[in-house]
Amino acid sequence: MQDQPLSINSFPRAILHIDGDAFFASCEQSRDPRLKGKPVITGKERGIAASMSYEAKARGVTRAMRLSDIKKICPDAVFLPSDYETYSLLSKRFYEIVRRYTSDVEEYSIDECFADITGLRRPLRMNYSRIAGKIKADLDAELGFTFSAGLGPNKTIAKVGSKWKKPSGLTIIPGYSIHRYLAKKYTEDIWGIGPQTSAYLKKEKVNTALELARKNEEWVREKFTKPIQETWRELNGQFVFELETESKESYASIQKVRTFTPPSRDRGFIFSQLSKNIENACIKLRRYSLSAKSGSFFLKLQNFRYSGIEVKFSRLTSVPNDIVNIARIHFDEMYNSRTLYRATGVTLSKLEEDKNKQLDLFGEAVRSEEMKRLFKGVDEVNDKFGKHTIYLGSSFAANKFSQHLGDRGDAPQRKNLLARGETKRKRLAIPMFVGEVV
DNA sequence: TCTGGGGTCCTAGGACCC
DNA sequence: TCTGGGGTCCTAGGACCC
Repeated sequence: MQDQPLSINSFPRAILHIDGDAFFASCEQSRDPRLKGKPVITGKERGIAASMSYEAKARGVTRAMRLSDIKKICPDAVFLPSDYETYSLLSKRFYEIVRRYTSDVEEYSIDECFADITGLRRPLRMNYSRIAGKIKADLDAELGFTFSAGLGPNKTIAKVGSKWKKPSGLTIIPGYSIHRYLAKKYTEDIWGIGPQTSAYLKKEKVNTALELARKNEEWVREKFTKPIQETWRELNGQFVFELETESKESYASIQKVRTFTPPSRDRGFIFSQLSKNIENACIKLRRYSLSAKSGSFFLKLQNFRYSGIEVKFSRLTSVPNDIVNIARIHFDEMYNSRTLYRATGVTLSKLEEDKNKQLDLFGEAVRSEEMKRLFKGVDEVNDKFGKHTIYLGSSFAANKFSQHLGDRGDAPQRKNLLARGETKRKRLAIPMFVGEVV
């Protein structure tokens, strides 16, 4: 194949993608400098590695590796439970630093963002490469760990860049050199191309990303739907995927799933797990002032299949008791006492903002408003004293279980993140029985 | 990635209507 | 009772992302 540029105009748009290196582990090292240079692994509460520092990676630790196996290859590993409050806090600082350069920032995930720096060369008196380098340098210095960045004419190519060299890489890919990078990438390494598409491409004798980019448009239109067609255009240097710079105010659905080990067939225990998931989903609903009109409940079997049901609610609600009671009615439609289950989950959908809620002031809606006020109070107490200080009686068994495991997921913030003058409070947990048949 | 948790978007196909 | 054509809305499920 001839070596030919895919695009002449190098940066019609200058899109930067930035990715925190080993983000969770790095946050831990940044907060506690004594951990620097050590193999740090998060995910202790689940017994498998969620994120590991580069020191740990160098020793052969990989994602989802069991802690018992890690100890064998890396006896001095430091295991920590995930602490999302800290990670979110550092994530916010990460976005803030990038926003000093441009407001066109998409908060793509807790450890990644896109920034559109098109047109900043003149005002900043620097070329794009220098600007990208400056942003990265600010992040590294102010957050105390490194970031990898990629600059390209669109999001897809910027992502190729940020993955190109890790950790602490900065890769600039102008339009005229896209093809050199794509020649060295398999299709499945490209953002938006997953295992299914890549397997299909292999059958079509398309292996590298460059081979895909070189296919003609009719071929791509004929074989693929919109998402891959758009990715194909980006591989060819076009700007297709806009940045979503509006911060997320709402959700289309909210899901809560929890796996428990060992698996269980105990009806009461499994139901309480589901109840706790419902409670958590409702906390999130209320935080965003949303109510749900429908939902699905499901149990995850040992073989990873699901057994579930979908229910349309008779009215919008964000009150867990309502939903727990609905789940209770339908529970036996998905539960079988002879089957072992490993997880439960709930998805709330058809979400609407609370102001749209109908105001029929007779009957149930009144009670519902009262419940809403009650749970507003519950939210306040839980904010103050730690999540699940007050919780539904139906979740009792699940809460006991997680305490027994030493789960820190629900614990209040760790001490060095507390505001000045604040002290750590002793945890107390109060089950609450409101209008429930337990 | 022998399997954790939380999302989004897209398309095909059915229901229903004129 | 039979037979067209066309539009909209909704849902389920697939695929993908971190």
